[in-house]
Amino acid sequence: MATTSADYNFRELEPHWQAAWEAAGLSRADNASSKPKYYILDMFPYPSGAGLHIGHPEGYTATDILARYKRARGFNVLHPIGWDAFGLPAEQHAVKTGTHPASNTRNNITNFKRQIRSLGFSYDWEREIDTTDPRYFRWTQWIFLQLFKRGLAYVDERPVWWCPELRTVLANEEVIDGRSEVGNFPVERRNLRQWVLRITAYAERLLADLKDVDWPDSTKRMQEAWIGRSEGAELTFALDGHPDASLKVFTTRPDTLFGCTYMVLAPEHPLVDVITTPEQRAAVAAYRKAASAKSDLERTDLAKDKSGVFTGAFAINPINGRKVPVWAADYVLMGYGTGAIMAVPAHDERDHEFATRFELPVIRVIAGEKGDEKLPYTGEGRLVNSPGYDGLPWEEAKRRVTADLAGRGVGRASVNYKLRDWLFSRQRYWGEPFPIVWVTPEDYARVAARRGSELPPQPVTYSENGQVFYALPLPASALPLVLPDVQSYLPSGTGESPLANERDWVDVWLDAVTGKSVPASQPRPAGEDWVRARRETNTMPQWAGSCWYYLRFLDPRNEAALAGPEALRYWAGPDLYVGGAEHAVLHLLYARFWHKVLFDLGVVPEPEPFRRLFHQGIILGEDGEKMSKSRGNVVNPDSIIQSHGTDTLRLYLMFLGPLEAMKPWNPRGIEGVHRFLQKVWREMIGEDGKMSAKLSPSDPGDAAAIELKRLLHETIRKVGDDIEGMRFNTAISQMMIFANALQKAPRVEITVARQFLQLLAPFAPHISDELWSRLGGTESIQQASWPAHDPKLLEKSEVKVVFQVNGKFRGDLLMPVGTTETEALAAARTHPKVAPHVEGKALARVIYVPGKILNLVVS
RNA sequence: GCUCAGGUGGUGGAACUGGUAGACACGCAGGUCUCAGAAGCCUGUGCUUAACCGCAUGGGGGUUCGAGUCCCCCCCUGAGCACCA
Repeated sequence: MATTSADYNFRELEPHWQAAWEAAGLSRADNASSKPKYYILDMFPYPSGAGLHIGHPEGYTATDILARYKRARGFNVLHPIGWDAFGLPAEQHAVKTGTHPASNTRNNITNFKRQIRSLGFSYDWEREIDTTDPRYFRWTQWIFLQLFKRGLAYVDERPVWWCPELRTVLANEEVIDGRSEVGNFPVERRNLRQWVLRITAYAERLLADLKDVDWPDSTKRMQEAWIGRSEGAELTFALDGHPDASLKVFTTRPDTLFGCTYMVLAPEHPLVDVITTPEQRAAVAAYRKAASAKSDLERTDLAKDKSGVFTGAFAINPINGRKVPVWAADYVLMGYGTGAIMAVPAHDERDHEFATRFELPVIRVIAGEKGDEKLPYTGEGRLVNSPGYDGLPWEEAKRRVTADLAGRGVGRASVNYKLRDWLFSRQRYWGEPFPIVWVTPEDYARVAARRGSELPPQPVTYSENGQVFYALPLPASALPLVLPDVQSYLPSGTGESPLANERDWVDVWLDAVTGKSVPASQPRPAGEDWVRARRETNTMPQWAGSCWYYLRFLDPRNEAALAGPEALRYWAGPDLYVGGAEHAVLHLLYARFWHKVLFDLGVVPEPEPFRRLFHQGIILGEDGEKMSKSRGNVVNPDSIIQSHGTDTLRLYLMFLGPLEAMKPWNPRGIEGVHRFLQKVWREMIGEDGKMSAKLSPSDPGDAAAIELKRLLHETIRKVGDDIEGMRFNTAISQMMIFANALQKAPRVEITVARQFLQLLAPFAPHISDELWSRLGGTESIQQASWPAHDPKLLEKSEVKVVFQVNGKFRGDLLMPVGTTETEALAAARTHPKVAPHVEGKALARVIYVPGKILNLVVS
C-alpha cells in the first residue's frame, strides 16, 4: 500500500515502509526451510553511549544489500543483529554515577536499536541477542566449563598490566606505549592470580586451517605472524659447577652453535637465582629490580643501548665443550621460547650489539660468497671455524648439528610459537562471572568421586597463605550464575573485582551436586553434599561473549543447548562475515579457537567458523582525519536521515568508494545520490502523483525502446555481478547511467521500469517499494524474484575496433562482429584519422585482437 | 627498523585476465526556463594548443606491438607489529 504524496516525500514513506515490512515479517529467517540457506553476519556492535557512528551503517548497508539480494535470488537468509554489551565503558559509567551498568547498557541498546531501525536494515529482530542477558551468558559459562573440563583453562600467577586509574588489569593488546588503550592512563606491572586459556594447544591447527577459509590475504598473514611459528632446535647446555641444573635454549640457528660466545637469560628466569655467584648477587638483584619495572617496550624499542649483567656463572657448549659466560639481560623475554638464548654475536644483530657493548668475543662461523662479510652477517653461506662441519651449507648444518646433539640427548628439533596463552580473567564487575568455586582438597576429592567427568585431567589449584584451594566447577544445571548487586562498582583496591566485597555472595555453602548455595554466614544446611566454598571473583573479558554469538543467532531462544543440533547442521556458520580490520587478529583468532574446541566436542559441524570474511574500510572526517569528538568532524547518521532520508544515506555510503577502502566523507557528494533518487521518482511519477504518462503497458518497439531494454539487461547483469563481488560503488554508477537513459527515453514500457526498481531495491528499499507499489505492485518488491538478464539482448552485431599506430590511439570504427584482419586493415588504411600516420611508411607488423584493437607498427 | 595496503583531473573515484586513461558523481563555467530565484534540462570541463600535434596515472629505469595494470630501484602517505632467539 503506497503513500499518496506527489513528490518524493522520504520523511513520510520511509517510516511507512519500515512498518509495513515489520508487519509482514519479511526479514525473518526460517529454521525449517527447504530453500538453500545464506547466513550473512555483521560484527555486532558495542552499544556505546555515543550512539551509532557513521562507520556502523557503512558495513551494515553492505550486508543489508546482500541480504536483500540473496532473498530475491531465492535464499533463506539469516541476517541477525545483537549487542556485545559487556565492557569497560559501562562499568566506568557505573563507577561515576553509581547506577547499575545494566541500566546504562539498556538505555544505550534502546538508542542503538532506534537508530538501526531508522536505517531500514532487514534484520531478523526476533533473533536479537544481548551478551549481558543471563539467558545468553549461561551458554558462555557453559562453554567455559567445557574448556575447563578439557584442561584448557588454568590458573597462574602472572605479571599483568595493572592500571591504577581504571583499577583493573589490562591485556597486553590493550596497552599502548605504556598507557591504557581505554582512557590513556599510565600502567604498571603487577603479579596477580589469573585464569588463562591454553590457546597455544591449538596453535598448529589455527595456523594450518587458514588455508581453508576465504579471507583477505592480509588478514591471514597477520594471523600467521601473530601465531609466529618458527622451526629450530631446543638445545641443552650444562652449567659449570651445577651438575643438577641445565640450561635449555631455543634457537632457529643451531648451525651457528660454534659461534656461541655467551648465554643470556631473561632476568625473570628461575635459574638466575640458582647460578648467580655470591660476588655478582648484588649487581644481579639490582638489575632484576630495574628490569621488572620496565615494560616490554622499554626493554626493547625505547632502550637504545643494550643492558645486562654477568651472573658469574658459565655454561658448557654441548658441541665443543667450551665454557661460555652466562649473562642476564632484559632484551631476552621470559614469555618467548625458553626465556634463554645462546648468543651468536657474529650472526645476530642484537647479540652483536650486546657483545660490542660488553666486549665479549665474536667468532665468525658462517661465510657467504666473499667470505669476509661485515659482521654481524645474517645471510646464507657455508660453515667455517666449526670443526667437523666446515664447508657445509648452513641449511644442511642445521639438520646435522640438531641430529648429532639429539643423538647425545642434549638437543632436539623443535617448533616454537610466538602465540601465548590467553589471559582470560578481568578484575571487573561488568562481565560474565566464572562458574567456579574454590574448595579444600578434601572436599574436592569427595566431589570428584561423584562428578569426575566434569573435572579436568589435572585439578586446577592455587595456594594462599599456605593453604591450597581446588577449582570446582558449578554443575551445568546451576547455570547461569548471575552477578550479584553490589554496593560499589569500584574494584577493591587489592586487585580483586568489586564482587570480592559481597561476602554473602562470595563465601557460601554450596551443594556440590545441585549447585544450590546459601551464604556461609548462615548455618550449614543438612545433607552430605554441602561444602564450604569461595566463589571466583574474577569475571570474563569482553571477548568471551563475542567468541560464539554467531552460533546463538541460529537458535536464540533454545534453553536446552547453545543452539539445537538441527539448527547447527542447517545453518553451519556465516557464509559471509563483515567487519572492521581492527579485529583481524584478536577477535577472529579467539573465536576460531573456541569454535575448534566446540568442533572437537562435536557441537558444531565444521572446523572453521567464518568461511568468507570481508573488512570494510574506515570513513574519515571531511578533513581526511579519523572521526573523533575532539576534532569535531563526526558525522551523525540521524541528521542525514532527517535531511536527505535513509535511502540517500545508504546509497551514498556505498557510492563513496570501494567498501574496503579508507575514504573521506564529503557532504556535497550526498546531493548527487539524492538527485539520482529524485530523478528516478520524477521519471515514474507525474506531477499529479499518478504514474508518469510516459510509462506504457506495451512495448513501444521503437529503436529507443530497444536500446533502453538492452541497457536494462546490461544493468541487470552488472548490478548482480557487482553485488556478489561487493563492488557496490560501480553497481550504483551503472544504475545512474540507466536512469539518465530512462530520462531521455520518450516512452518506456512499465516492465522495464519495474525491473530497474528491483535492481535498486536492495540499495534504496523504501523508495523502490513505494514506486513498485505505484506501478501496480501488489506485494512488496522484496517478494519479487530477481530479474534475469537475457544474454541474447546483450549480443552485439557490431563492435568498436580501436585503431592504433605504434601503440597510439588514432581512431576507431564500428565493424561487424567477425571482421577479419584483412578487412580491418583495409578500413584502417582509409580511416581519415589513421591514414596520415601510415601513409608512405613501411608496415612492419600488424597486431589484431578481433573486436578490440588493430595496432599497426610502422617504421 | 620490519610487514601490509595505497599514491590516477580542482574533489570522491572508474578502468574485468596488459588493449581508446579519467566511467559515474561532486565542483566549476556557459546556456535554457523564470519578473527573479530554486529545482530541472542542455553544453563544456586533465594539461597545453586557434586547431592538429604533443604531454599526462608519485619519480626513474625495464619488459612489450601496446603498461595505471607486469619487473627493478627510489620517494611519499596510511595501518599494523615491534630487539621473537
